[in-house]
Order: sequence, then structure tokens, then C-alpha cells
Amino acid sequence: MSTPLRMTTPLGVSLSSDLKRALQDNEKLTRDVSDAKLLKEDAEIKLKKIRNKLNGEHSEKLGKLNDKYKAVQEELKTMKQSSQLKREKGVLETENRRLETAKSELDRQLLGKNDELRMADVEKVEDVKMIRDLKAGKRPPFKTEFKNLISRSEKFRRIEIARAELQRCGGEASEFYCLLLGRLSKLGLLKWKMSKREGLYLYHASNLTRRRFTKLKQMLRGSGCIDPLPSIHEIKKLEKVVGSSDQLKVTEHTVDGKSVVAVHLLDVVKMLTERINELVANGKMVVGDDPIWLTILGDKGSEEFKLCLSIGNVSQPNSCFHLIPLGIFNDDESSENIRKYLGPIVEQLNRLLFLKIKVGDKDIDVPVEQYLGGDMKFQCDAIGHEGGNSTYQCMQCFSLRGQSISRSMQLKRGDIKKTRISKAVVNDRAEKLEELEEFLSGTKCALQIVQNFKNRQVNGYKSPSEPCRAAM
DNA sequence: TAAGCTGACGTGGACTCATT
DNA sequence: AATGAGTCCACGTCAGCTTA
Repeated sequence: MSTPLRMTTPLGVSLSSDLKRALQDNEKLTRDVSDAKLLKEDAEIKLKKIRNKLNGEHSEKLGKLNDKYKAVQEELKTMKQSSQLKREKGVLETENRRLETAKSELDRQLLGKNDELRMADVEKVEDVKMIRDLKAGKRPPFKTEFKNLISRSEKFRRIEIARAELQRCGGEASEFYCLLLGRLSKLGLLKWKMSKREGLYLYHASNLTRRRFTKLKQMLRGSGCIDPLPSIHEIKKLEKVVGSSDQLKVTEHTVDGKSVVAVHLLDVVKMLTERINELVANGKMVVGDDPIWLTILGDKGSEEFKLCLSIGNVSQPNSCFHLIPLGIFNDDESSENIRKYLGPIVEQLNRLLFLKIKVGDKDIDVPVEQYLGGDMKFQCDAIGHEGGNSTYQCMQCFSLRGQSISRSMQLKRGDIKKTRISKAVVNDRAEKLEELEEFLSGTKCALQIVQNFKNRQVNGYKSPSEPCRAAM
């Protein structure tokens, strides 16, 4: 509250009218100021009220705005989330469609598999039944065996049935057909693979080298063909066996300044037994009541004389697979040279009466019969005969060398010229016979020849031209 | 012209490694 | 264990070239 300004003169002196007015004005002004202050205070109060009021309104509006802003934000957010969800939804729908397609495909496959399994079950039962029937030895469902079929079309029909059945079992898998061939080979129904020994023969007969042999196998496989050849490792292993120094012996001789090399088998019985066992195991030879027939063959070709054994109990005795080389030397073919260079072979052959052959799980003694083969020159050499131009020209009898057929004899084919034999000739033959027997002592086949001579001597020898049946 | 040299090539044997 | 493929090395052969 303002205090009115009051002015008095110090000494009680009266103031002039102007001053009085001035004082009055001053008082008035003071009152005005006071009023103004009151107004100001009122105004401030009013302003404050207005401000408060405005602040309140503003806050309210701000709040509302904020709320609205938040609401908009929320809405925006919701909208964003919604569009993302929409996108996600689209992706999910695509995925769903894909999965449904896959599911339907899987369902389809499953159905197929189920059908196959059902069929397989049926087929399995049929297979088991078929195998059981086969094991029981029941007849196949065909009236005529294939080997008895004549009609070409019927043969192909049968083949087509088999083809279809095979394809049902093996499909397109080439492995199946390879394994099948192996099985057929094991059963002896189809031979498509060479034995190791056959491979060895092919390898050397074809003059192949290691590299060429390998190349041949590579090309066979590369072209998709079946490779019937054994591996080069097997060839190498077999070479060590058949060419081993354990089995062969090489001797060197000098004859009249000429070098002679001879090779002979060390153990004839061992080689022969192994070969026959192999033939039996491969079904090429059957050991039964018959003895083992062996033919001794010899021949000179080129510069060398070769001696070998042929096994007669096989379908093809002259096949290289059934020949056993006994010896070879590069000198003249003669009795002396055979005994000189291949003496151990001759001795072993003379002792060869039985062979131990494996039949099943047992080793049984099979008797051996030896025969003399080869050309006439070799046969003469083998029994010590001088040859066709000798005085006693026949290896079987003691007939004298035949006369040349002259025009005066007028002989026709088939005619037998009777000859009377003198007592001197008979005695001469008997001496020769003893010499021959002594010379060939121990040789089984030769002894058989001597026995034949004796029989003829005892039973009477009608004619030297009587056909002499070879004992070999 | 014959002998010697050289490089390319083929070969066998030994060996390793991966696969069956 | 058997097999196949590959590598390495020593050796033999042969054609082409050089040299005495």
C-alpha cells in the first residue's frame, strides 16, 4: 500500500498556490500510481488467470494432439504391420501351395509305392514258390525243353519270356546282368570268362605284351563289352608257376662244336596231376571207370624237337589246353638224342602207372594207359626202330622190306601178297625180338609191342602182310 | 661306307595306392 | 585279399645322324 506524499515547510512558512497545486498534483499522481499499481496487480492477476487458462487449454489441446499423434502412430504402425503381414501372408500362401503340390505328388508316389510293394509281396511269394518248385525238381512250365525246340520263332518266344522275366528282376541295372552272367558261369551254364590258364595261353599265343594286354582290357571295358580276360596279375602269377625253375630244367650241351640247349619238365606226375585236377574241377574231364589215356607225342619243327603228353579223356585231346609239354631241344630227332637230352622224362614216363586224382574230397588212384603217337619218324625213334627204310621195316612185326611194285606183279588195291617165311627168318626175328626187349626194358608201351610179337609168334604168323594193328 | 652316337619308343618288373 | 590303374626305372631296339 502506497503512503500519500505530504510536504510541509520547515519554519511554518506558507507555500505558494503553485506549490499547493503541485503538491495536489503530486498527491493525485501518487494516487494514480497507486491506482495504476492496483490495476497492474489486477491485470497481472487477470493475466495470470488468462495464462493459466491458456496454459490449461494449451495443455489440453497438446494432450489431445499428443493423443491424436499417438493414435495416428498406432494406426500407422498397425498399417505397417498389416502390410508386412499381408506380404508374409502372400509368401506363406505361395509356400503352402507349393507344399500342397509336393504333398499331392508324394501322395501319388506313395500310392505307386504301395502298389509296387503289394505287387512285390505277391511276386515274392511267387518267387519263393518258383524257387521251391525248382529245388524240388519240378518240371518247368514249358512242355518242351529249349534244346529240343526246332522252331526258330518258338525259340525267340522263349527268349522273350526270359528277357521279360529278367528285366522284371533286374530292371535297367547293368550290374544285375553282370552278376547274372557270373552266376551262370559258376553254374556252368554259360562260359564267358577265361580261366587263368586260358588267359595265359591267349596272352602268349597272341604275342601280347603287358602293356598291350592291359590296353586290350581297357578297350574292352571302355567299349562296354564284357572282359573275358583274367587280370594281368593272374597271368604274371601263373607265369611264375608254369615257367618256374622249380618245374623246368635247362641243360646245355656242346655236340660237334654246336651248342644244344634242352629244357625238360622236372616232375611229370606233379604237372599231370595238377592239370587233370584242374580239368576235373572245370568239368572238362570226368574220372570214372576208364583209366587215364595218355598219348606221347613228339615232332621236330623248325630247329627244335618237342615232346609232349596229350590227355585223351577229353573231347578235344589235341587242344593246346590238354597238351603238357615235356621237353624241347635243338638237335636232331633220334632215339639217342631223346634219351640223352630228355632222359629224366623217359624214366618218369616208364614209371608212370597210376595217378592220384582228386574226386570230391578223396584222392583216388587212377590207372594210366600210355600210347605212342606222333609221326612215324617219332614212333620209330621212340621204340628204337631204324625206320621205314630198314631191313625189318615194320615196327610191329619182322617182315622184310617190301618189294617195289613192278609192272609184272599186276597188283590191285586190296590184294594181299602171300609170302612164305623161312625158318632162318623166324630165328632171326626171335633174336631181334630179344634185343628189342632188352633195349626197351621198362617202357610200358614198348613192352606191349613186344608182347604182341610174342603172341603172334605163338599163335602163328600167317603173313607179314597181315594188317598189323597198332598197339598204340 | 661302316662304325659309333643319340634320342625316341617299347617293354618288363617292381612298386604304390585306391577300390572292391 | 584281389584287382585295377598308374608310376618309375633299367634295358633293348631302331631309325636317323655324324664321323672317321
